[in-house]
Amino acid sequence: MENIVKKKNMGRQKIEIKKMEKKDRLQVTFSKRRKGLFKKVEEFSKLCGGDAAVLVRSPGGKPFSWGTPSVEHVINRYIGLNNDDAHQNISSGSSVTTEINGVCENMLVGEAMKEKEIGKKQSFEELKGDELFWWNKSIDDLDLQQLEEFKVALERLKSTIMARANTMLF
Amino acid sequence: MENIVKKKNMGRQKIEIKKMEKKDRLQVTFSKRRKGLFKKVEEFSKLCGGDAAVLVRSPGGKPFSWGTPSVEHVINRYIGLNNDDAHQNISSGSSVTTEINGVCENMLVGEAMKEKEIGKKQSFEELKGDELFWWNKSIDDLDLQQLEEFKVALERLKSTIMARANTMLF
DNA sequence: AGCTATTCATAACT
DNA sequence: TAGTTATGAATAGCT
Repeated sequence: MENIVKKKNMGRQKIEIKKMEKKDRLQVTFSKRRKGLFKKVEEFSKLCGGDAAVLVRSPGGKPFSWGTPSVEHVINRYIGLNNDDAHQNISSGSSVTTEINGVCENMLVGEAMKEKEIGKKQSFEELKGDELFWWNKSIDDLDLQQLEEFKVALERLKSTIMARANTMLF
Repeated sequence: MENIVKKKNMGRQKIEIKKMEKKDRLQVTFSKRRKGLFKKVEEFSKLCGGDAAVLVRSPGGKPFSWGTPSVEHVINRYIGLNNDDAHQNISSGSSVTTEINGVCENMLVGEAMKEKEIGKKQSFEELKGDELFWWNKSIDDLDLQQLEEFKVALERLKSTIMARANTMLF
């Protein structure tokens, strides 16, 4: 009776945390760890009850992300938009923050529309960065109605910025 | 001889991934998991050699983040700014992307300055969201020179947007 | 794309 | 609040 059992493999091995040299290994590691990382973020957000997002790039430069309620939402909140309680420390003696935020809020009008397109999914995996914010979208795909809305949004953005710029002159 | 050894504790126990009910537990779990999560992202970025960022909020709503080379850099790249290769799939028949990006690139002039202030740190832990982008900063702290630069940046932003808006009229 | 031994993360406890 | 430990979870190397 053979009592020496040959191990099927070596199990997880300790590796040095540095840029992986072997390209094939890199792709596999990226996929595995990305999956684990996104899962960790999701667990984190559920356990701690808050919004959270993670943004990474594949070795090929392809952007991957996950966020709840959405990547954009988390980024917008983080930047300081659409989030009243984020401004509690702003000096009340200046109206800059409010005005500037007004500008930026104009930039967000496309989110609701895009989310409708994407559906209920909160994962934006494999969504190209270009598609994340409306002002990066090509107008080639827009019909006349959408083009008009795009123009109006830009006009509002322009107006707010002009008002701000004029204020700065005094 | 007592051969029954009392365990010092139960070790890690399986928990359900849902919003934690006990507030004291929540704070501890948040701290521990945030540490682990940020470490994972750091390892990920080092192994896979790319930029990466993670944004979360504490139960109290306080923003925490980590990113390399910086949170802003990753967000900017993700949004599609300062990243030429992010636009490889944009139709060459339209100049919208370039122009709109031109606008947004103007918004990034403050990053270098801020990084100088912060120093070599790549971790933006506990940085308020308000401070992440220059247009959210209060002008109260700016001297005349900085105020002038701020005005110029806003003027450039305005001009680019006006040009874009005019283009949309035809 | 799966398996498994092993390392790593962390829930409960101190 | 910080440190310990037993156990759950992630994953490196293999198939």
